[in-house]
Amino acid sequence: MVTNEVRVPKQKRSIQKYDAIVRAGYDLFCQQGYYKTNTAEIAKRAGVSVGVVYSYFQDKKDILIQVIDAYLMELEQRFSTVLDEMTAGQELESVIERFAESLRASHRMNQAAHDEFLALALRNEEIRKKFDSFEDKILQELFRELSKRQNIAKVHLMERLRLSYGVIEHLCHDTIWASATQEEWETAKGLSISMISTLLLNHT
Amino acid sequence: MVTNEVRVPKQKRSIQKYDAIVRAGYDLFCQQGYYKTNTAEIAKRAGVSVGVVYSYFQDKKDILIQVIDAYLMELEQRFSTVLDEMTAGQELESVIERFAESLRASHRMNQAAHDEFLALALRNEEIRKKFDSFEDKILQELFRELSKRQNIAKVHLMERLRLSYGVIEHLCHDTIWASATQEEWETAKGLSISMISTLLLNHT
Amino acid sequence: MVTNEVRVPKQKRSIQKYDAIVRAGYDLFCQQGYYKTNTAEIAKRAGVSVGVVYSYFQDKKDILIQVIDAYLMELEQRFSTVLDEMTAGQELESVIERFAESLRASHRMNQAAHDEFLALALRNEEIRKKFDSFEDKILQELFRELSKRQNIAKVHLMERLRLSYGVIEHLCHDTIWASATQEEWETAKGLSISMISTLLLNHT
Amino acid sequence: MVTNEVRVPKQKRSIQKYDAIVRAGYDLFCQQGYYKTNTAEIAKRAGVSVGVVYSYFQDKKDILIQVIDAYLMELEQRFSTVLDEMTAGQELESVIERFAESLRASHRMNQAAHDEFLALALRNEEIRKKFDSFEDKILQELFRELSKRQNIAKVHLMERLRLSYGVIEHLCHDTIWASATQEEWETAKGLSISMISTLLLNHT
DNA sequence: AATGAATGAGACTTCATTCAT
DNA sequence: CATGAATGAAGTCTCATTCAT
Repeated sequence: MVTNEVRVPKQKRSIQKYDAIVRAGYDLFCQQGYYKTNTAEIAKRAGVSVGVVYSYFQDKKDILIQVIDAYLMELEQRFSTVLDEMTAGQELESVIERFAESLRASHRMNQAAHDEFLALALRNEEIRKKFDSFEDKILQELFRELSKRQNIAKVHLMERLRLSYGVIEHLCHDTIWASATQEEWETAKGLSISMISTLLLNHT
Repeated sequence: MVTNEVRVPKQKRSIQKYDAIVRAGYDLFCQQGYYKTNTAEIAKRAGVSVGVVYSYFQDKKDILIQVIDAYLMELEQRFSTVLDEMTAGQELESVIERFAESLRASHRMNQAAHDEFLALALRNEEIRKKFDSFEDKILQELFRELSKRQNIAKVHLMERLRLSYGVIEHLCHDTIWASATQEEWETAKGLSISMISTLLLNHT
Repeated sequence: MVTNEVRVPKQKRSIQKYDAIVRAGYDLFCQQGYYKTNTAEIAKRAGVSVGVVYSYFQDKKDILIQVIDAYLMELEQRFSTVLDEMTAGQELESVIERFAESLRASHRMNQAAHDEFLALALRNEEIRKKFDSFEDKILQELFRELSKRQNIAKVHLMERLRLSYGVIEHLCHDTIWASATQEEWETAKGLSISMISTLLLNHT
Repeated sequence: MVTNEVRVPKQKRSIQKYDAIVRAGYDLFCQQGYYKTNTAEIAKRAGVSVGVVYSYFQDKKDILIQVIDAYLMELEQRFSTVLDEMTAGQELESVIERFAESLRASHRMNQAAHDEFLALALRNEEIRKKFDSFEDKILQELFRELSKRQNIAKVHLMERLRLSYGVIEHLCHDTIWASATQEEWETAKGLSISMISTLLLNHT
């Protein structure tokens, strides 16, 4: 039985190629979708031959998986930055706003990716798990951070966070989608933030 | 350019076939996705020959368009029912709950469809427009209905509604995606409803 | 999951195509071997498009299997004819000779096929079984026929037949392989026949 | 035409590598067949780089040729041993038996090789010649040895030997093939030996 | 001399679409 | 009008061979 050996890039030049392929895959999947992108295109755009692609990746789906990994890693980094900047005394509203702006910036670049990958997640356990565990991770970090604060509603906090995350996601998704004006964005953002504040704050 | 004549079904038997094809397409696209479904399969499931498929539909994408139309029409019907049942004096909370339950029922059946179609919408102006105008239609009906009420916040009402719709969508999507328990659903629903209430009600 | 449906040819024209493909496969496998023949060649030689090949056959190996089936069926027919002509009183020597001549005629046409298929049988359970059960069938028929006779050695008759079969096989193979002259063939045949006679006859 | 310089190994380390490659090729061709073995595998198994393989061998087929050479050389050695042990007074039956046992031992290890190579011989003059001259050599040695004896049939002795060789070959091939029991083997062997004795002995 | 990454032709297979019957 | 056999472009993947390092 032939074991499709996949080279693990270690040398600098190898890593460059590997990354170029992931990058090319990412770009093309966003532009045209997964199914309308063929391996030859990816190779060409990455500036390598088809053979090289298949020496680093098992098959086309494997490229997709790696692309999604890279995408989620980047997203995670963005959130981490926001979390790191969160200081103790900071107003909740401003935290939420920072998140919203950060996700919006990310989505602006990656709307296509996000939706395409999400749909693919539907048919693929492996991809779905990646998305799920990504959301969990983000929410848990937020949970840890916010549960320290006094004015936060502790009952069902995780559920509250999940909903909040959903609101922000939808906010970014929707306003980009509909190519909203700056004013519409501000309005929607303001409403969302106050909605989330109400949800997360302790009203005793 | 040759315009492939596509028959418009008028006779009873023709309509039956047309519908069977759309139905078959819908089922298969949900189960396997658009790209993994081939026209022969659709024809077989619809109980017709491939030739017949191509006499009613321009090409494979055309089937998809019609399938999405049918899907959105069904969805619209569900909402209409809820809107029709909305009486003047009904509590806002209970209206929202009815919507949430209705959408959830719909999503439970159609999660796959919804996500698949949404991703396809990304690459296709025509499909995207259908989704947009569907949401607009629903929101406008709601707007018309709710703006009559006294206790509703009139400022940015449309934006408020859009956000509310987003919250409910996300709620349903998330709880189905994550195959939540009944209890988790109830909690999330309760939180969402109170959040939306706050958003929509006039706090003077 | 897509079930590769393979059309079963029933109509006359379909059967013609099916047969043409098997014939083309047979010819090319003999000329160039299985691995050096590609599906496009087979299609071309059969006068059909590649698609047609894949509508009648699961994959390339499937063509091989059918080719072997056809080959063995033809071989069986040859032997049946000889068996049918075997009359009660016929001398054993002349029976053996008839078999040898028949197998030689067959090998002369099919030497390449025989050897190629035999080697493939080695790596493929399915093909091996076909060859084994073919030999069994032939030997059992012979067994049935010969065990009626009085002058035949009954002890280990099956083993004796198997060896005899081997001798004849090797005889044909060798004389064709080495492109022997008619005289060499006659000599070898004579020796083989007397050897087999000694093996099969009862020496009391 | 560019003649790819192929190094002829002379140094001790070079010879070791050369042999390792032939050995690896032999093993893999036996296990998987020639066409399912690729050069990278051979290199890996031999513990050398692909480049080294191509510095000792013109191409993949060249490896095959050398592997077959090695195989035949080994086979020849086995027979030589048997021939050397053949003393003047030894019974013919026991000589035959020694041969049969020796070939059987060899086949047990090399069935796969033998059949694979034989089939490849079909398409390749060079390989075919190797096999032919191998058989000739063996038979001639036997001829020289046996023609000294008195009780041996001298008429068509070479043809008789060739047939005998065939019987033994088939015996070994068949009983291995069918994974026969020891008892079956003994029976078949006994019958074969007596058949060959009859063929080779002078019955005046 | 040795390495093994890179190349790219070519193999197998699928399937949207057409069209003769 | 209906059928479904036929087409063949296009996609995925492999691997013998080369060559820069």
